[in-house]
Parts: sequence; structure tokens; C-alpha cells
Amino acid sequence: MIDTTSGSLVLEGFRALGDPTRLRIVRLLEGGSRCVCEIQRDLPDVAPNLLSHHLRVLREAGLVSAHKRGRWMDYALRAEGWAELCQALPVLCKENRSR
Amino acid sequence: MIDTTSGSLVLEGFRALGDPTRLRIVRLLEGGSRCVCEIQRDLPDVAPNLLSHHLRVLREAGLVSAHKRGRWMDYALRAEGWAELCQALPVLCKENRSR
DNA sequence: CCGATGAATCAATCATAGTTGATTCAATCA
DNA sequence: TGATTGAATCAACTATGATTGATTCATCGG
Repeated sequence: MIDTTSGSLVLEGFRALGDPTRLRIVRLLEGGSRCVCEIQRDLPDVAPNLLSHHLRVLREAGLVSAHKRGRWMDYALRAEGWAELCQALPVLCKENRSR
Repeated sequence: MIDTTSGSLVLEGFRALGDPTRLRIVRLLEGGSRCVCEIQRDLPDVAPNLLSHHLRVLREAGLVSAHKRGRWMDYALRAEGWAELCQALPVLCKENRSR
């Protein structure tokens, strides 16, 4: 049986990606793990609290993970979350590798 | 050359997928082309005009294409649109095909 | 301990997007 | 032609989510 939990997670995932700021964050994290203040430096036009909010949305959608390192919080892409998106919508990943 | 138009199209694409009804429509269309009334039959809980609206959103995001056939409108997934999503966010498709 | 910094939370506002009902348009059939 | 069906559009309402400002929390350095 299919669990509704992951179903709504997929939905959350796509919804999370449907925001320009969050898309920018994801693109930054494609370069590797970053702490919030580093992300902040790359997105100067986004208020710190707002950045925190967007990171939370991405986190709750399972697309990023957060780890505390002393005074800092490191954010990184969470592979499982992205794999789930692909698996949930075959058309998204099938045959899209070439051309 | 990369155009800004497609950048916002990618955004529109993800936003389009962030709705449960539209996700259902996409999953139906993964089974092949369908006319609106067929989609309607599979989604009885969605009002006809609302369905029309969601199809429009998917169309404007470039994820589906529409072709008129007599009195009917056939909708189908538009491969180029999906490819663009993948290419815009490498993490989405890289390494997620296998396993 | 006290101040500063990194980060998250809260309540309030504002904008966007989903939903609804009614109307309109186009193509077919009697 | 007139009626019917498939489909889209429109205006209005509603709900959701992004943004803002202020506050709070935790951690480190002096």
C-alpha cells in the first residue's frame, strides 16, 4: 500500500521549488554544503528571517538537511528527497538525460 | 545562450506541479494523451471549469500541450518542458534514475 | 558574566493563487 | 436552425503563502 505521507511530501517538494528564492538556495547548495550565513552572503537581498523561513520550507519538504556545527547551521541537499521526486513522477527523469 | 524566459518557465513548472489536482492530471497523462472529458471522468471531484484552469496552468508552464480534435481537446505531456526542468536543476535528475 | 553573533520564531500584513458560479464560445447532431 | 455537448473564460470570493518587523534562543568571545 502507498503511504500518503510521502505523497504529500512530493507535493511539498514541488511547491517548495516553485519559489524563486528557494530555487536560488538550491542552486547554491548544488555547489556543496553551506552554513546559513554563507547562503546569506550570496543572497544579500533576502532578509535573514525570511531566509530562515525558506530554509525551513525546503527542510520540511525533505529537499535539504540541516546540521548544527557549533554556532552555525550547515545546510546541504538531501539526496533521498530528490530521488523521491524523480520516482514519484517518472516523466521527470525518464529519457531526459540525452539531448 | 540562456534566456531569462525559460528561467521563469522553470519556476512556473515547479509551481504548476505544487498542486495536488495538477499532479493527478500529470499522472493521468503519463498513461498517454487524453481529451479533457476523459480527464474529467477520472477526476469527478474537480469541477469542469476548475479542471480547465489547471490545464491552462500546466499548458502555460510548458508541461503539457493541447491539440484540438473536432469537438475535443487532447492534452498530452510535452517532453521539452520536462527536459527543461531536469536541465535547470541537475540534482533532480543526476544519479536518480537507477536504484 | 556580559555583549555580540548566528539563527529561528512569532504575529501581522500583503499578495498570490485556488475555488466557485455564471456566462460564453465552438463544434456537432437532430 | 436550434439544441446539445465539450471546453474555456470571467468576476468574485477565499485561502494560502510570501514578506516584514520585532522578539527570542543558543553559542561563543571578551
